[in-house]
Amino acid sequence: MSFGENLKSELNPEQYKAVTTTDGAILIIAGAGSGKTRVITYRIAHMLEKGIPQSQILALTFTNKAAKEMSDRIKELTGRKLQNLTVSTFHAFGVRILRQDIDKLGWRPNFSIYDETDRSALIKETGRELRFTPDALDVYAIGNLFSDIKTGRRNWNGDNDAYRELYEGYQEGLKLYNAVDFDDLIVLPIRLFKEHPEVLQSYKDRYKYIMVDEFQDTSHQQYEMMHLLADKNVAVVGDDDQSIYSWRGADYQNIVNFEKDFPNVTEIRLEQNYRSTETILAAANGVISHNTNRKDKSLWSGNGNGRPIEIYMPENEAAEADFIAESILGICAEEKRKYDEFGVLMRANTQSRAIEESFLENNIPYTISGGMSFFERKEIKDVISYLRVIANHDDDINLLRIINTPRRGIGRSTIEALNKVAADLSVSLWEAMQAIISAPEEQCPVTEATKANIEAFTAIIENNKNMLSGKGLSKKVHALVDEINYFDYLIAEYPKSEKAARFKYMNIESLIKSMEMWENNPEHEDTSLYAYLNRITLLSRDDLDDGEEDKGKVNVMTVHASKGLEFPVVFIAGAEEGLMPHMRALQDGGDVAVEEERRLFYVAVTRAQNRLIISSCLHRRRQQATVECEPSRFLDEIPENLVKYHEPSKELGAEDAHEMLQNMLKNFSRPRVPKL
DNA sequence: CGTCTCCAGGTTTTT
DNA sequence: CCTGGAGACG
Repeated sequence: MSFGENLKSELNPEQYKAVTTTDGAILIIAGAGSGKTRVITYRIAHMLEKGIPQSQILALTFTNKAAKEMSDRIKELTGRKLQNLTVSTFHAFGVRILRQDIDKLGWRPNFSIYDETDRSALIKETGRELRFTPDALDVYAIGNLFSDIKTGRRNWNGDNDAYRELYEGYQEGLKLYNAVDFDDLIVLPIRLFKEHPEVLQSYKDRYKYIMVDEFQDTSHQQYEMMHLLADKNVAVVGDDDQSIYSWRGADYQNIVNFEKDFPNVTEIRLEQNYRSTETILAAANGVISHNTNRKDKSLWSGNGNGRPIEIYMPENEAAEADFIAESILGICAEEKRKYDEFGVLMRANTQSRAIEESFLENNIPYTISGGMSFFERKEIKDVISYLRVIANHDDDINLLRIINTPRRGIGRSTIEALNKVAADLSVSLWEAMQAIISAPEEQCPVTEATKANIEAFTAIIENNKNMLSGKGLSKKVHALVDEINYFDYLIAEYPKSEKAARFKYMNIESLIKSMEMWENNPEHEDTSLYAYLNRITLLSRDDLDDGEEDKGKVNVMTVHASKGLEFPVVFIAGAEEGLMPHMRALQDGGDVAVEEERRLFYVAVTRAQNRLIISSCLHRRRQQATVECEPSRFLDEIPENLVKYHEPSKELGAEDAHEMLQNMLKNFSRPRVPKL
């Protein structure tokens, strides 16, 4: 049976219209659980069946996970190989554009992509050169400021003007090191399109059908990128009630812009919810109706009432965690459910600690997304830094990370000398090293011994340039790790714990293993070092742990990470004032911020299919002190008749605490093997 | 001049 | 636990 024979019977009338309206500008308002993914994938499959070439279709998403899921499902539906269909995240699409034409903007195509850690390092580095006093440098806040400036969310004014010079230095640094930051991946393609209309035209000639998922989370830049590319056939799918990324520049007002910018927009609303019980949906509607300034919609479901929403008020976060663990065990037995049918949602990653403790104690398998990701681990970053420098010698930030790791006698003063040469000649550190190596002895600013150390380092990089071409990347990386004796370095670094050193070495082996799997995957045609580096910088936390490994495990995650997912049973932990809504958000956001926090709570509630269990602690440890907590204001917004309160149960004895902690530490930060 | 040791602090959400 | 910085030591 081929796709499309029975479209009408497989879809409701609105869905059918959304799938079959392929021409013109279309705005699809898709409420939570209304079968959005189904509509998008059917829509593309339908276009392909109609004979539209794959190459003319561009689908933009926010996460790699969403992109992958989308193409997998289209493949399944159509039974075709997808060779020319572009399903990509905005950022990955930006990278593709830049690799092609960034030379027109003055970068070279082997540019590095800087993540937040690299950005902070560059800010610190630039600040040092410009002699900013260290305590005036809150690199975290300044990084955010720079991001806001670059994307037009903030302007220079009396308050932040002091950082203007630093910003310019930062930008010069990026260019000198042949690097771009995350914002550049959107901002630079726009610049390219505007300054070089012929480049834009080539993309417009190719892509005739554009689709954007999670449209409520587009930033102004992303919108502009889409607007520049889009001719007339453009479909955007979103839900203003689920806009939860405004702190990253998302603005659901883009929905309004869309209606203005594209004439004759066809608006389609998907309001039938296939996911949740009436009770859960009524609770969600009750909460979200407190927001002003939203597109009015009425979600309905034909799924029956189901159980009331359960609210429990445990003494503290340990009791909360035990309650969740025990409830899971109980429900598993009672309703014959498997562990992977549960989702435990929280506002902040720090909440996971208590929950993990209790799950370990109760032998409940779980996967956790969030916290430190695999690629943020020091040992992984070290290896990757080598690869980046091999790919782009001028990448000073990554070069500085590894120049003396493992120790090779290049310390502070040598680096200072290198910096001086680099500044005098206006070149990167790599060039400065070349200059020093070839300088005659009497003009050399460093001793012969130091010079030898520098040469030893550059030799490693030169010797591994064979990674840039040919096959067998993972083998070559393995050889590099051996060459630099990284394992010995780890042993020396962690003298107290050989176990820690071994653990870290195992992480590196996992990295190499995943690299091997990646290069052996026949779907990946380009297995060059460049392709690999592209791939991993844009991976996000939740792209890592998918697949078989997580089968049969309880899903613990932040509410942000849960968007787009659903679980038969959902726990929301920490529904307290100060956490949900979060006090940081309240401090610097006012009413607008409360509305976003409310949407976040709405997202959490609408993840649940059958049962929703919410807990709100009476006390919670915050940093060193235990503070008293009040239930979240959002709980009061759930219609009372839908709710059942639990009696508080007795607190668990404290004598197990020690053992619990030991258990936890033993299993703390297990390696998560990335799947590429 | 580089390395080792001791101490402080840990950021809401993340492409 | 884990990282980065300051200051002492070889």
